[in-house]
Amino acid sequence: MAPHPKLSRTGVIDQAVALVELSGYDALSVSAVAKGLEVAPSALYTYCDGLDGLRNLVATAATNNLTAVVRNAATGTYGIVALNAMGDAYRRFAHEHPGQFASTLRPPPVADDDLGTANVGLHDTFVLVFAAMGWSPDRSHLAARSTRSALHGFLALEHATGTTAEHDNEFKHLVDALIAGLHGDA
Amino acid sequence: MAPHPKLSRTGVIDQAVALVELSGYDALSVSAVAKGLEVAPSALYTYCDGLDGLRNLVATAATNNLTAVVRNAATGTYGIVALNAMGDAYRRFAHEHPGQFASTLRPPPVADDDLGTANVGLHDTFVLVFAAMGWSPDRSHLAARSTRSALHGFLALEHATGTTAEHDNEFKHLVDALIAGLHGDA
DNA sequence: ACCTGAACACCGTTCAAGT
DNA sequence: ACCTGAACACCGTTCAAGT
Repeated sequence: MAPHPKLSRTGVIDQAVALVELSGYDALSVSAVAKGLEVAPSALYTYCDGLDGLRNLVATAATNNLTAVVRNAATGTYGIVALNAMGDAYRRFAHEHPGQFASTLRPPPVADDDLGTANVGLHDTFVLVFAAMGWSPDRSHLAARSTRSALHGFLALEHATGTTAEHDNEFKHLVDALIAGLHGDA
Repeated sequence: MAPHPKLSRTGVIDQAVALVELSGYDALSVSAVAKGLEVAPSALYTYCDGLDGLRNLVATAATNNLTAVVRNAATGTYGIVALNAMGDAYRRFAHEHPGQFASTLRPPPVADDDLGTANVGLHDTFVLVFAAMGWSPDRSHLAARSTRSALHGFLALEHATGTTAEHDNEFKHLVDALIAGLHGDA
């Protein structure tokens, strides 16, 4: 009777992300997602490869969401202004979506291609800004990797130790130092 | 008959770290540690507060181990040489002890004081280097936090995406840019 | 094709019972 | 005091059975 199946891949993803958003990354489980969708846990195995598959789906979605936010923050700007805006957007995403943030850079034993593609997408978002400054592809790549690393590390530290709003000075210091350092290296 | 109990706090810690060292952070469980110690899982509850307590113990031990390695790498040197040595030691620790590295900055819902103290110890190790350059306490603190953040972020990215040895250039670029940037900001 | 439900081998945690 | 073992409520995963 039903014109299409009860479940769908996107439905599973949405529910998984919503769960992580509400209850944190550690709450992600096959059972909890199934309960949210009002199906038996085993029903999910048609749409993802178990718990690891679920984690890949969430990590991929979260990385893509982060990329969108960071990219959007930079549109219409360039150079140092763009980098500061992207840094702020990155940090805001980590604060507002701690579950999604925690899902990134925590891949299952075998990460799928979609997650790899998502990471490339985020990386390229930074590369574009440096390339727009006239930097070589190689230098842009190095700068992009350094920037993502520094931003992620600061936010991971902030996330792990709890607090958020009191570290505005520290964050600004890191971003300023990084930008200055990237400019200086020839 | 037994002069002292079958278990001990340090014995539990050692077994937990050994497990993480051998099988990765995700293999850490009450059952696995108990099996390694040849006791019933419930016996561990005398020495730690369940799985979360186990995670705190491992994170604390790993952070202290990391601190020792980083501090040791810097002894006898100072300034840029010290910072490069500490960065290399940090990265080597992450590569050689991925399980321990993964345990850091991934605290249970309620982290205990020992883990906080361990994090302060690592932070202070960096602070000392900057203070030895004649930098103010405030500037040393900011520089230390930026440095730990950047190092951790790079290694988290490296750890998540798998490979290691091929990123020597990227790592050097980050450390160089960071050091240059930290020097430039007044 | 898609989902249910039983089955299995695991978890973490509590607690009465033993020594 | 310290550990065992039973008990409980959960997991993830597989698979036969239904529709």
